Amino acid sequence: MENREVAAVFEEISNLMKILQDDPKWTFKAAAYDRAKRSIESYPERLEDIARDPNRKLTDIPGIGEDLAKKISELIETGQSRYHQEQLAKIPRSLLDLLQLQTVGPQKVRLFYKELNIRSVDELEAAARAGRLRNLPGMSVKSEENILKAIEVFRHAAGRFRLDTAFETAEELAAWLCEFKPVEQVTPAGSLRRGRETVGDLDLLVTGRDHPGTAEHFVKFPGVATILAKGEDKVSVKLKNDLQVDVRLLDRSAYGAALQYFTGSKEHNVALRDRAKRRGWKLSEYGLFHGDKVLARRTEEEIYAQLGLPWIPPELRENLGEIEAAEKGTLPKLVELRDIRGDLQMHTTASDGRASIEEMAEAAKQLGYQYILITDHSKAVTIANGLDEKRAVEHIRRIHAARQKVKGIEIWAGSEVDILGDGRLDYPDVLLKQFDIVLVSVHSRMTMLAEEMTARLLRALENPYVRILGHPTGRQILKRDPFAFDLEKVLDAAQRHGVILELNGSPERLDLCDRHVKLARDRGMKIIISTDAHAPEHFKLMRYGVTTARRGWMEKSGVLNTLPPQKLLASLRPLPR
DNA sequence: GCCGTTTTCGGCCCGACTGTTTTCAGTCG
Repeated sequence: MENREVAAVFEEISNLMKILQDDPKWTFKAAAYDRAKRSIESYPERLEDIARDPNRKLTDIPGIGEDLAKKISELIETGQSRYHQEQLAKIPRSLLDLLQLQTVGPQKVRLFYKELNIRSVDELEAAARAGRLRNLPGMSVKSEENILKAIEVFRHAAGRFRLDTAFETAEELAAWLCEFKPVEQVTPAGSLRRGRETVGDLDLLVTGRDHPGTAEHFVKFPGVATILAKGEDKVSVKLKNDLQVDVRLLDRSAYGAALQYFTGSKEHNVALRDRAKRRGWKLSEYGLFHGDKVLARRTEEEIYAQLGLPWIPPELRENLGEIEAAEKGTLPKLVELRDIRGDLQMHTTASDGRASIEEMAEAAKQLGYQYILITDHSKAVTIANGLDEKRAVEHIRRIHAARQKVKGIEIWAGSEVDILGDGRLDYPDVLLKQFDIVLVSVHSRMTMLAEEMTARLLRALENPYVRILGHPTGRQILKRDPFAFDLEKVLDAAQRHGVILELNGSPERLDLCDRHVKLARDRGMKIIISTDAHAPEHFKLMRYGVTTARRGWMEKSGVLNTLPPQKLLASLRPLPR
């Protein structure tokens, strides 16, 4: 059992406790489960490995005591926790879905269940529409409206998965499939290959010598919940996390055609088929044909070439001008992961990170990075243990000291300074000037009116020490919409002041999004791509940031953290003298 | 349920915001 599966069980237990409130100490127990969940989720080693090692103890993991260690062992051995199942049996399972709704927490869920016997999102929606919620204590017409809005957001998100979930699941499945010897090649296609921020289902293309055997092997994958279809060329399953996976068993000779077809997008493929048709040909998942004659099908390159086009990177295949660009020979040469030379947003134990400055620096160095920018939170973000002025000064000193300990990488002192409600910054200029690079971002009051938010951002950008605007829209994928503001005006101001926009590569944000990256690119603006790492293993999330930049047509020259350190510093907004 | 120690129990992150209040409860991060 993977760490995140254990974490998911603990999270559910915590939620169940908050709803049930059976135990007099439920708040603290639930908090303990929450802590354990977070701890496990980001724990760098596999719990299974620790459990198996006689010299190690699960209780050495922070937040795990005797009891939770036992529950983890039970989960690893049996795949279940009796305690979890007992709690789960006390309420309808669909009640937990309500927690996904914004403005609805465990207390409200409890209230709706106890008072109105509401057991699911559907029932809650019906009750809200019938005006039955407004009479409950603490509820009104307004809160009823908010719940309907939240349900709309929820339905929109349902059935889609974050890019990292899809990516990691695909990796696990590919590894599983490759354990079956006759399998030769496994390639994820679909929106995952195109790098979309969310993925509806996984398409895996498999070549090999024994299709029926491969199908048999595949459905034995431990994560499979139900088998939806099992035919000669295609197997569909639903995984326990609800993700649907379609495995297509292919003939090697037509692999390129299938890869092209199943990568999509639909719009891109329609345009390509149209192009083939105008030449009197036919393009399908089986190849490019002139009558019965095969023109191309072995590789994607051959198919595109036959259609008079260079190969088009999957990230661009949305029929948003890439075919025209390919035709004219003006396709961008997209930025690549290996171009990245440093990471410019990360947190340490000083605020809410899990590793020290030195540990982060060492890990970055291992990746071949030439520089990092340490950006712990400022004091307004109390929950993240943001640094007040005194601690910030001390922290800068520690960062300078770290340079003596970890050589061979530039360690820059920065901060993720909060943009306060009125657009002022959380630190005074006299402190800001002591940082090498100041990054600013919004973490509070995200529901203000667009006009107010725009003014807030514009005011923040005016501060001469501000050089990077972090996660500019504040969105969280499948969770929270971008806050309302006038993007054009903010881009104008950033461009005027020389403030660089961050593409936050954390897969829960990807902010700027692909469309906004394109917008910035088309205006000739540069970006930086960061991971917002809270632990060394988060550096690998850079791949999602780069993918999103590629979807925004970004070239290496548009991404400043592809530059060597001195050139990067010279490209940022000049500091006041 | 964890943790630390004033060592086997008592305290547990906490401030901002929203929407409901008329002094507060619930949610969020």
